[in-house]
Amino acid sequence: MEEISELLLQRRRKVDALWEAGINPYPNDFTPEQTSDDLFASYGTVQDIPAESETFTVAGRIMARRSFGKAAFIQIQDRKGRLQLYIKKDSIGEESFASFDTFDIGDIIGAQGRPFRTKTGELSLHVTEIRLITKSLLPLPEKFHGLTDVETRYRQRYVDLITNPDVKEVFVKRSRIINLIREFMVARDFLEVETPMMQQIPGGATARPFVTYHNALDMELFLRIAPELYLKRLLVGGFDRVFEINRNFRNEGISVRHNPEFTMMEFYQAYATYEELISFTEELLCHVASELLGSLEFNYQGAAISFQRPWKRLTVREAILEYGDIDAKSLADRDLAYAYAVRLGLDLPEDIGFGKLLMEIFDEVAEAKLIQPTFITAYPTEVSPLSRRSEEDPEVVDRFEFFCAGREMANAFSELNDPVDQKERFLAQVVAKDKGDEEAHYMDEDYIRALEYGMPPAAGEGIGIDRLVMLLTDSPSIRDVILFPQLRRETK
RNA sequence: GAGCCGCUAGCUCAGUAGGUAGAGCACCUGACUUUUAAUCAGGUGGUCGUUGGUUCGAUCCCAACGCGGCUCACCA
Repeated sequence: MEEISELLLQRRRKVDALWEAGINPYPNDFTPEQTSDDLFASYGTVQDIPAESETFTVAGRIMARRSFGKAAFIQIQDRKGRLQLYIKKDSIGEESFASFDTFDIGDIIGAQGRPFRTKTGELSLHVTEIRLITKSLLPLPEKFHGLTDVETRYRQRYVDLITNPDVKEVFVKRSRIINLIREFMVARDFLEVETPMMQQIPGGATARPFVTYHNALDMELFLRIAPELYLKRLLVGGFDRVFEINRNFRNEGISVRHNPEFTMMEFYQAYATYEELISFTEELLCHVASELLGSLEFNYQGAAISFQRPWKRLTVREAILEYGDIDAKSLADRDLAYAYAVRLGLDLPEDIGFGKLLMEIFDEVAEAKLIQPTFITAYPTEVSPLSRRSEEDPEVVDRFEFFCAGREMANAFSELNDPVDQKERFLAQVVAKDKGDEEAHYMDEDYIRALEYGMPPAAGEGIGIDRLVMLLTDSPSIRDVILFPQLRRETK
């Protein structure tokens, strides 16, 4: 049998009493006409409010209550903020006031009233009618400290959102950021598309996928790790500018920067190069930051970040030389570079490729130091199976990654559109996979076939939306910008 | 997956050098017709994360497990 606390029993008895009195505790026939911010917009600067001013009809959740026997102040919260109501027995009548007396913090109510200023000057509504709209059975967290327990905040995000206005603000900003990006892309004639989340061959990134199963088709499917190969098929199909803002799924560890499902924007532009995407990225992110924050200067976890252009550009090798402790000559020698990696404490296989080795060293010495916005270029071909080779140096590709606050925010490159080269690189990945590299790419014959029809030269980019939101909302954990982050099953 | 830290009332937290627990808020009863974490008086509410062990006795000591946070590993 379920144990019910005295608190919950009291609330349930109130609901029973309402039903018995012929009152529905959950009616749906009340329509608010204004929100809390409408009142402040109309009367926020008016000191002497006329007694016969307009009537406001509002609804919201009771967040605080101060009763005086025959009068009371309550604070209600709606989607725009909080508002104080003054309820006086003489104004709403004996019967209505008796009913109001049973209202609890957490209940949703509807009210009508006229604006006035209290003795202390707070703009409030003097209520003429008040009704219960939804009875709450569970007590809200304490009014002063609110809900701070991190686990409960994630598991019961609804309570977190009711209680903590800052949390609500983060998700309003998240929505705004995504809208700003979408408007920016559409204004540049990019077409928003949706490509499969369930894929027969997961591709477009190096990561372990989630596996699922389709009964009717009797077929194994993978949740996508990236939309890349499908978006590039659309370039073949003639959509020269496409973008998708959607979820990717990667079956990997969870951390303050990683959630198994996360949101990326990927976009592809025909006849563009990765160098053009560098300025495109600067323009896009500066637009978002200035529209959202009204500034290109902001703080992330105590670090002052400036989006003033131009942003720093370094090659992978330059970054290692700048932030590491090795000279250019040694870095050019595979064995000396390997010795350096060992000195750094990296535990790497002896036969590791030079390209992979460079990236290991880069990640160790440079990544965390890239606080200001920085583009890193000249990635080894070995770690970039879908990128176009540099015309000057076939060992590197025409690719950049964008870093800020010590973490990767975006990845872009000129696309490989030579089907023969692409097939060879897939085959190299298949060899790696056979050797046990679980993250290596699968062979995608249909993608090769698409390239054989001819994909226009293009550049493409992926931007991690969650990390961007973290940066622009000063949030330390990815869980702070995802409404329902993945957690283990709740135990009781 | 590993290490460290945490888990006490609905919420925020004390506490017991081992003798089955307290405060504030919330809730209930009463007073109060302009409060701002309203105030005043009284009251209800807990298998102290779970399971074992040690002990006359465990919320406290020990072990395992569960859940969470951080760091590392993997990655975006």
